[in-house]
Amino acid sequence: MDNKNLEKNKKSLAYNPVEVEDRLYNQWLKDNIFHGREDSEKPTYSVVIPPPNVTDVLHIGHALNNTIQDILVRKHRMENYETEWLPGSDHAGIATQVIVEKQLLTEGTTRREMGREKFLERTRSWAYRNKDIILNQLKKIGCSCDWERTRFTLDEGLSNAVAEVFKHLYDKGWIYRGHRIVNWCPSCRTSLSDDEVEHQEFDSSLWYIKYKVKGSDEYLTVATTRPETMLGDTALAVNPKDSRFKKYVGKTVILPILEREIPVVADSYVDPEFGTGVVKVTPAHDPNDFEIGHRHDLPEVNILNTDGTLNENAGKYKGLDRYVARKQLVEDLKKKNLLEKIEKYQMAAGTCYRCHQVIEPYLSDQWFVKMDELAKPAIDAVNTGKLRFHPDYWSKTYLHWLENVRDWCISRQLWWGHRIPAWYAEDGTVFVSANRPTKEQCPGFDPESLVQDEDVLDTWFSSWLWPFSTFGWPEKTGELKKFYPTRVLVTASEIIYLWVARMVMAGYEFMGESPFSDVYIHGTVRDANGIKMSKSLGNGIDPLEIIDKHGADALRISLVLATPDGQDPWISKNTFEIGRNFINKLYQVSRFVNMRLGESQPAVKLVVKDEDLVIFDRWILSRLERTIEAIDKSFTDYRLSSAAKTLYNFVWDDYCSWYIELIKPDSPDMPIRESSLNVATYVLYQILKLLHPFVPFVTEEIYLQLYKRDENQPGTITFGPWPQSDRRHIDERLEESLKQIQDVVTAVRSIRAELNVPPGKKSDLYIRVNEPAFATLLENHIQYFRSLARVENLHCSVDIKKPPFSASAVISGAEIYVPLSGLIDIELEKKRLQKNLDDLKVQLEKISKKLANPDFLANAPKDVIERERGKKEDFQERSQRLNKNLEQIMGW
RNA sequence: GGGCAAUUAGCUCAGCUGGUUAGAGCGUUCGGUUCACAUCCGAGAGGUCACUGGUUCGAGUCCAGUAUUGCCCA
Repeated sequence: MDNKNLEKNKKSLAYNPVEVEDRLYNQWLKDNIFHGREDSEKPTYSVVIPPPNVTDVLHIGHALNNTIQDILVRKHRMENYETEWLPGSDHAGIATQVIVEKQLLTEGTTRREMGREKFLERTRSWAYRNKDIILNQLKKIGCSCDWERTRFTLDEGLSNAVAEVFKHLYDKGWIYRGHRIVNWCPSCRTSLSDDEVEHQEFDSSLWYIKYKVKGSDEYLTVATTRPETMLGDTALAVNPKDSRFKKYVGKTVILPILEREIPVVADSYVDPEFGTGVVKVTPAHDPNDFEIGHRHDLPEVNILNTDGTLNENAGKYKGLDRYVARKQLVEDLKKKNLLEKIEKYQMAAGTCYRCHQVIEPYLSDQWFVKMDELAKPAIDAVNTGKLRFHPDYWSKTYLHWLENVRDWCISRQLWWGHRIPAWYAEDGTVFVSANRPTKEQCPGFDPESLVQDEDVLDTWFSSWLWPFSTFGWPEKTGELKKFYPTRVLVTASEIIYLWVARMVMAGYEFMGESPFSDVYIHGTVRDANGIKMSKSLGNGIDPLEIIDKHGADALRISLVLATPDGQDPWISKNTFEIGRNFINKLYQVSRFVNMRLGESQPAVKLVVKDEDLVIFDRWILSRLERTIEAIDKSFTDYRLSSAAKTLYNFVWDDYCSWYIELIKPDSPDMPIRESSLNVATYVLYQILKLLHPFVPFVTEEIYLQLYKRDENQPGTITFGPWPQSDRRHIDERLEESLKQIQDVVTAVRSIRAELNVPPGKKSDLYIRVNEPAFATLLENHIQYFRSLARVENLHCSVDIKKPPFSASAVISGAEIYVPLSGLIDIELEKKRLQKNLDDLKVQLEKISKKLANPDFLANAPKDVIERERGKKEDFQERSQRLNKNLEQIMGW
């Protein structure tokens, strides 16, 4: 960069969002414009936020998710809907408890030492301190949430809803207590639902262990991926059809090390192809073995403690961690010659979605929700089109899960959460009630003797009620009536099962209809190398840092522009320059319009008479209408990225690069004609409104600076009205005329640039046109595009001759000559023309071939054939002229 | 193993109902003190639309298969 640029940069006029954004957001809060009124007569548009965890800090994924919601919400607010965007957060049972327990560990204590009440108090104060942090961060990105209705999943009302739902489903027989194999996380020391388990591949081994057949010298060899579980074996099993092992069925084998006698059973579950064809059966530590155990009435031997160490059933391995025990056990087997071999093996194991430790199948008493009946209306909703996914293909994922849904384990061995509303009498009788049952509720028992279940409910058991519990259900409140069902749920694909599907089930069961009609699934943010951003990898980008640097508007529009519809965006720090540049561009053009406006009023309505409009005015209006239509369609299809791109191009190309340049007079001292100034300010106003949902701050700021000059204008752009497309302004022929002018300008610029004409030097322009009308068009408007093409004098007619030593270009319907005596570099011009000619020849060849095909002429629609013929003529004419120009040059 | 998606310029992506001279942004090359903007302006280079077949007068677009990548489920 040279000194001049440095100097200029210092006094840069660039838009500075930092000052603007906080000021405007505070004003919006002060004016309370985001509050949805339940007594409003206006139609409703409501959205509930996917509640972020109290353990979260704002990351780019939140920024994208909430930007999308804000865009939809703000757009509908401008369309005069009574808009409610309900914010809040979620208590995140496991995650929060893990964090607090870690803190306790560093303080040398544990939750059990502390006791339930004290632990909960501690966790509550930590969670409450944190829960507002992320919501405040959402304010930084401009979210127009109704903060008066902020909810937390552990709020009293939401907790009542949870208890009510539990009781309802229990009474219906859809919640039950079962002795089952569950996914156990030894690190979090709780059960997990199937959907909270992530499957991962590990390099592991397959251990071949020999079991001696009782009363013989024979051995049966078993291949296993988890040798330590043999301590809980209660049988071996073979496939009944497997002839190799028929004779062993019914015999007894000796369990190595523990020397326990266990039977050999036949079960068709066993795959003769896997391993040796003999499997060990550990009913307490494998879901399939559990089933086999039931079929053969086998005992269940639990060898694990809740923390993943081995218990007294493990004999001498008692107290060892499962992996330490594995190592020792394998050594012991080796010593006793009971280990046949070890093979390398790729093993898939479940891991905890919170702490990523390998989970253990574990036999315990848990609460479950029966899912099949709940799933039915949720399946129906999609099949009948009452619930739509965007993009639509996600409905397949949703349906596939629901159609194969399994019962949901909802109890968690945690303290932080909604305590299970179940009370046990000494004889095992269960009473379901939020509070200690009254005498009437437990006839024959002393209420004081009842003991409440120690466990809490899965966090999702409260969040699946979110769309209605937040509005006061089970009370029949006015807000519930006004704002349920919500319109759209915006989320990423990861929680379609965990959350979306379950919300739909709950919606139908408790409210009788789907909680939303549309589900908008957006991509998951990845880094510049396509890797998912995550805290543990450290490849994340802090949205607040981006906001500090470029502003929230830049963050928002960049994210939307970079997120392909339905795909994962790849984001790096420079991604945000796109938005920063765009917002600056918008700000600069507004500044220009503002300056040129002087003391006049900007137009908020189109008041100019049609006959006062020049061609460019009518052109930008036509382009505006097309833009509005395209954007409306994009919104209907939930294609926000497309909508943003349409606006980006309209503002930058049509409005700034062409329209504003075309209406600029020759000199800065001359005023812009009044009609154009009116159109320019009117179009800018429409631009601000169309852009407002995407970039609320800068649009509001420009609005206040420019349009609020009129005291009758509302104090904010927030309430629109949203621009309506008006087809009357669309004029195709006009757009074509403009295209011709643009072609001329571009061709002249191209000649000048490629032939190295000094930019400051103006030149004359000769144009030979095919149609006189084209000449008239150009002559009438030369004053507007003179400076764009650096034209001194224009000579234009059907019979212009090429001046000597001029460069030429051929466009549709015209031939352009720029006399350059003394300046022209013949070799360069030759090369240029030759390239143009070559390009054209390729096209001509393609189209000639097409038109020579009788099948094409016989089958293609008439208008297509006509169009192709026209093109061919054009190509032909242009290549002939290029040829002629080229020949001429050769003569120079 | 099953399902879902993707594959278009060096990179990230548009291209919707089959007929476009296949586009944009970034990057790159050349030029620029043009009265809003160097976070800018102008011009250029850059593509066998993953591959193989098929349907069709015509395929980046529709169908089938293959390969590669990603995600989800088991």
